[in-house]
Amino acid sequence: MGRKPCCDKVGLKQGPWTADEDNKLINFILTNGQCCWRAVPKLAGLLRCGKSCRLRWTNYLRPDLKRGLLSENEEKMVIDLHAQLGNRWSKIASHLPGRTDNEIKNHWNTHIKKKLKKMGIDPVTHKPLASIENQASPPATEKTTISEPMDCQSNEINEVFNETISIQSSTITEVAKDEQEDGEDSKRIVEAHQVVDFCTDEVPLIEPHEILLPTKSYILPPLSSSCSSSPTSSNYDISTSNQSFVHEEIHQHLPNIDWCSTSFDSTNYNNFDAGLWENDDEFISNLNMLINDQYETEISVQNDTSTTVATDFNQYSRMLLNDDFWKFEQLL
DNA sequence: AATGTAGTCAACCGCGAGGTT
DNA sequence: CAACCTCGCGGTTGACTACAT
Repeated sequence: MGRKPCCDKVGLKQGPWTADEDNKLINFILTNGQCCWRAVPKLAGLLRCGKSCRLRWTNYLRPDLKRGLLSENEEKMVIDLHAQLGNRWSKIASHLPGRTDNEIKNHWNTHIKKKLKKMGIDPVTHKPLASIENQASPPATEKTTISEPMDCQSNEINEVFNETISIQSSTITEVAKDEQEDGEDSKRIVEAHQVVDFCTDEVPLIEPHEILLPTKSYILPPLSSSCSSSPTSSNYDISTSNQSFVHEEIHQHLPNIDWCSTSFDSTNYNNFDAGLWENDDEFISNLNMLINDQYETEISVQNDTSTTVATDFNQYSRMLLNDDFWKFEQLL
């Protein structure tokens, strides 16, 4: 990407991570848990700086990550929290379990900003654009008045604004008040939203035995599937595939998981004979096998034809580390 | 079919906070 | 208390893809 390296060390790799690198990092953290990031690349045998490893893990490889687009509720929460917290993405992310600051930031810049503008709301101030234009110099400390929109010349905009703000108003008012009082914004927001607090800097280090892994009840999701937001996912329609292996019981325990499923020919490893691991050794072994090189994977698709898919490392790592892949059952 | 443009998102950089020496 | 180190955050970049012309 044409920039000078973030660290002085020469010979460190930059750019997209390969599946092999992912594998090394995963294996290392599975074995040792998270520790001093500076030491990680050396110990894991990676030619990366610690910063890069941390970023890759926290934004992509972490087992508790959700993938895919933000839901409507999540989006509302982001708008809500942004109105109060501004561009404090990590704070915002801490209220959306499984979402990273980077992901939210990207989503904000690419989706939400536009949506708000389309609705006539300034994404920075969260006020109607029309009224902002009519203000010579909008006051900087307007957060506490968000629940009470300013005079608007356009009733239409006002309506849209009110509609949007009504979602937020009680929370924001309360939060803003609280923040002014004692600065404990996040605490109050959590109370207001009644969500589980999840702040990455408060999460304890993950020990290997605490990492959730799929068990034999589940089959590895396909290279790309309907639950993935990846642009490559359109190749498959898994809706008619065998879904019986998805345990109803687990559905009850984990109702929010958007389960992926597909049918695989498990007669050879080229066809994803994966996900049926008896123990973690087998899992690691499969993981190594899966991301060791480039495979051609034949997957049955809806119309009874077969599509041969060449999977490169990045694609594979995405699939492997897709949300559903991890969050099933704890290995004992 | 070729080219241009816009959108998306993983990854990078610089900086500041907080801890340690 | 200063210097140093490590980590995390927010802004930005650029590769890749999808869509338009």
